[in-house]
Amino acid sequence: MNDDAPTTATTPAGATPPYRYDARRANELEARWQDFWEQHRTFWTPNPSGLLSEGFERVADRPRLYVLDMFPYPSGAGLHVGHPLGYIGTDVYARYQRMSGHNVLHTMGYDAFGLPAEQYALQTGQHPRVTTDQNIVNMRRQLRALGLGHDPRRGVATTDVHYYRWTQWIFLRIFNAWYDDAAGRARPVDELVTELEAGTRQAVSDANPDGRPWSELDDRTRRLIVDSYRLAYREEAPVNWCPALGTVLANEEVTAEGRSERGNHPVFKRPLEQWMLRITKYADRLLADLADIDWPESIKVMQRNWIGRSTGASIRFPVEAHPLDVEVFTTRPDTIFGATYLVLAPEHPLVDRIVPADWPGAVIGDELTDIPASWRGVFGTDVTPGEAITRYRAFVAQRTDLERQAEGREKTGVFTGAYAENPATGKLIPVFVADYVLMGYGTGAIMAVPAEDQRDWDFATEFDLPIVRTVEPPSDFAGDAFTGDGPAINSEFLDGLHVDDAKQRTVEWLEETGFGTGTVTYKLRDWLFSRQRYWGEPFPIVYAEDGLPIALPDSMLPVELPTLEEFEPVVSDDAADTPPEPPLGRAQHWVEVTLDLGDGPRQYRRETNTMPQWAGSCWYYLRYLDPTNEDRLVDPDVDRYWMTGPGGGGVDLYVGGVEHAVLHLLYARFWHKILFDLGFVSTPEPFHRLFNQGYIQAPAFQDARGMYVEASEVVDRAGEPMFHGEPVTREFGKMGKSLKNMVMPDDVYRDYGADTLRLYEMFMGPLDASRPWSTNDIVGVHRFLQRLWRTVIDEETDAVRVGDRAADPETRRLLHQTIAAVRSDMAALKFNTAIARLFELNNQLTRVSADTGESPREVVEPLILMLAPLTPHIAEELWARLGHDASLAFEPFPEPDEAELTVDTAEIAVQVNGKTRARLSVPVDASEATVEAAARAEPRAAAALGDAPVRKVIVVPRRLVNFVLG
RNA sequence: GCGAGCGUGGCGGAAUGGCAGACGCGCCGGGUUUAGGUCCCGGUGCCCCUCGGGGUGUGGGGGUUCGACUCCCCCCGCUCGCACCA
Repeated sequence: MNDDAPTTATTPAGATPPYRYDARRANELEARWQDFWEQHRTFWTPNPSGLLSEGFERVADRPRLYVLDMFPYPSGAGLHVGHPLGYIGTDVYARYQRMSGHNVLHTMGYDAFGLPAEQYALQTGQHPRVTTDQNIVNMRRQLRALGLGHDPRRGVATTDVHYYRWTQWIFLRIFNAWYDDAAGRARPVDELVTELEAGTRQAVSDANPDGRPWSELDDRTRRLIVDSYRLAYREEAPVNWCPALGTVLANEEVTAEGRSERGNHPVFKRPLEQWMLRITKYADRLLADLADIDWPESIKVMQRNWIGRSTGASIRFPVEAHPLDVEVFTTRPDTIFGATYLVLAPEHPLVDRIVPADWPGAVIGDELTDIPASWRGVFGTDVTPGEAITRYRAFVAQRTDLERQAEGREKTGVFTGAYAENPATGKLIPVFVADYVLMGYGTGAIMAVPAEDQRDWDFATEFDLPIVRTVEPPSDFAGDAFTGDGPAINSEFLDGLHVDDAKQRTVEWLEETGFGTGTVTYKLRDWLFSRQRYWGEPFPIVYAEDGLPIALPDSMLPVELPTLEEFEPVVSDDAADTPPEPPLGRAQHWVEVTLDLGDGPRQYRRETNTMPQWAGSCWYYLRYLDPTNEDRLVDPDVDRYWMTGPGGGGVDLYVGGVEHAVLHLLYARFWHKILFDLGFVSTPEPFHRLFNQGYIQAPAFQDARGMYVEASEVVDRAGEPMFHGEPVTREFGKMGKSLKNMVMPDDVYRDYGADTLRLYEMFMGPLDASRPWSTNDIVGVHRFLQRLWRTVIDEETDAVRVGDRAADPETRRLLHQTIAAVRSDMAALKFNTAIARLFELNNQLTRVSADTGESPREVVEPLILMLAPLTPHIAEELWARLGHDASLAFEPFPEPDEAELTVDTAEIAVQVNGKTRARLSVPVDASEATVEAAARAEPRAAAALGDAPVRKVIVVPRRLVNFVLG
């Protein structure tokens, strides 16, 4: 021990003490400890069995914990300081739990397929394989420099052949599965075929319109029937075509403005044959199982809204003079007596079948008159109904979603010339086409009830259609459509019933009369799963001459992505009829292939689409569990060990950004449920607890033209931000390339070290809140680490200045209070308040060591251990300097001494009418009467009380006394 | 428009219905230093003050309560999500 007075300044003025903790020292010791952890395999986490099970016996009796981050895209720009916020948070939590006796799984992989990686490769003119590998190397370096305690053996990249082999394997399971509605789960297609062959299941399919028995069907029809059941299927449907990206996109990847989530390019609806995954079969389970998982309510709401379950009825309206019905979906079957017209979506297939050659008269109310001119549309008065519809469709097709919104939702439409019968009233009502009805929802047709729906009201007003109220509005109701509850009117057998009862009665009536049934409908659409891009997983699918898809056997996996020199997508600036053309189509030698699929070598043509970005991220958390398993996706024992847990199981803590609420998080749940149904995983949900970290924001600056300028080059001149001599305006926004406001971690490492960066990011505020980056504030936490260093090490001599002299009672009590508070804060991911407590404890040690010349070991060692999850490098270094020769990664986290936590006196507040007038120290076990008497006797309290009568006294033990005056 | 969340010092932020502003930045003062910086100590919501203290204060208004940043209602503002979903 160094017994010299530590505060003696031997350093000459103008020089920094030689052994101060500064950036240079931090960089040196951080690199050294990162090497140590790597060499000692400190964070290798053993599995209970299999190739990664070495050392499991040492942790077999510990509870296990799976902590997961949403893995990053290895983008070319590298990480900025906003990216690692969540990674640091999970690392602190994982290290804390490891020290608290858990066997913790924590690792990091790379989501390296997909558009961003390919776009970056295009920009740099290099092959995506090259840029992706470079970017992964760079990102590994940046993450390693943060000192994250990851098991390096498990960090898979989705672009590894050994990884995407299993992505393809899962696709084959999906392709070879169907959803058994009766059982409520997916089953292998083989079982479906068995049932069809045995006749225990009828072949219900568009491919078999007459319902002929299986035995009478030819092979092709049988295959079409089976294909129509598969969870992965090809279908021609209007899809989101983005010419600028050269590919189609899933609904989830298109913004409300009708533009691509990536790059903000225009997106057009085009009918194309594409791969779809039947996620709609899982709509109810995806909805219901949200109840069992511990996720932020906002994310659950977003998923619920996206799934969009509505209950109501489908109702058939017979078309006059045709053997046809228009089937509509409504959530308000009770309003059927007020349905005064029907509307079909412009693309509705029935439109062409019901349009007459000439305009009929108009039936309005009970009268027959000439139809109003507006019914013929605004495309000429001298057109037939067919022409009016054609022109209207052309008008709709060239309107973008943006234009539709800009026009204030003014209702447009055209009368089809056809009438249908309202089955409730028996009256004929006109059938319109209008684009306020969407083909993609419900049946693409509605019964319009203007009195109870504002959109229908607007349309009816525009086109002079009758409005019949069927719900009595309150007498003071002044609006148009009334959507609230009230007694039914003008509705015969429903009159007097309130909405819920009337709905139920109507559904009963519909089912009795055969005009309809109660139904449920969803906004969720099937998942468009193919992309016309190069950088993705190839489908394990080939085609023979008949054009029907054939699944490759597992033995032919992986289907490797061929190396293409010309991998650019075919892109275009407009929606002109450039068909999507997958780049893989250019790999002739790869596409045309001779295979023996059991009936001898034959020629096949490979599927040339690739899977979307999201495929690899749907299951990476499973591969982390068993990354080297060549025989299985994940060994069942290993899966059960890591995934079994509270509330149905799943990853114990999953941290990531909110932007994946309805993309990755919905898709991954869907895949996981298929794997669960088919028996490959043990839990119905993948992620038990989800936590959304906030974003790091930073000032961004715009010049006079509104262009963002490089924030790092903006200088402050007399409080005004200036860029190259020009004034600029400041705002705060999410850190990133587009706002030109990135702060790079490498710069922070250089100026302060990684521990300072970690500590700062955890100290800025709650992990789930967004907060602005402030380079000025970093010095606060850096100074703390310097003070901590000084608590242990003499800056002048580099000697340890920790002694075995007992701590004073006050310091010891503070230690144990700190331990208790830090433990609960760490467990609750409230790192900012835990850090504040550690600051206070170290500030106390600063005072103690100034007085006594040394720091008490009984306090210093627990302090270092408590800091270890937050700032592991400096903690390891100081721990070693204190004479320990093993890493502290597995040291038990300090436990509070309960005896030190119990206090015998408490400072209480004395209030008069709720206002604090005095403070008072009383024994904690004092009776209420004693406390009250002491409070009355306190001079300032007595003065405040005066002679006024006390009406009531409230005594809260250990907290306060409140006198309520009369 | 609908849904969710959030409004606390100059700034980031603390507060199981019980002493508002912990901790950090910044700022003010003092010590160390030739000086600046570093480091150490003290102060710092706002307004008064006879320096003892007093008043006031968590977006605004109301309510519940002995007591409200916290719970309830209305309004204002900001953020996010959805948006003609029948």
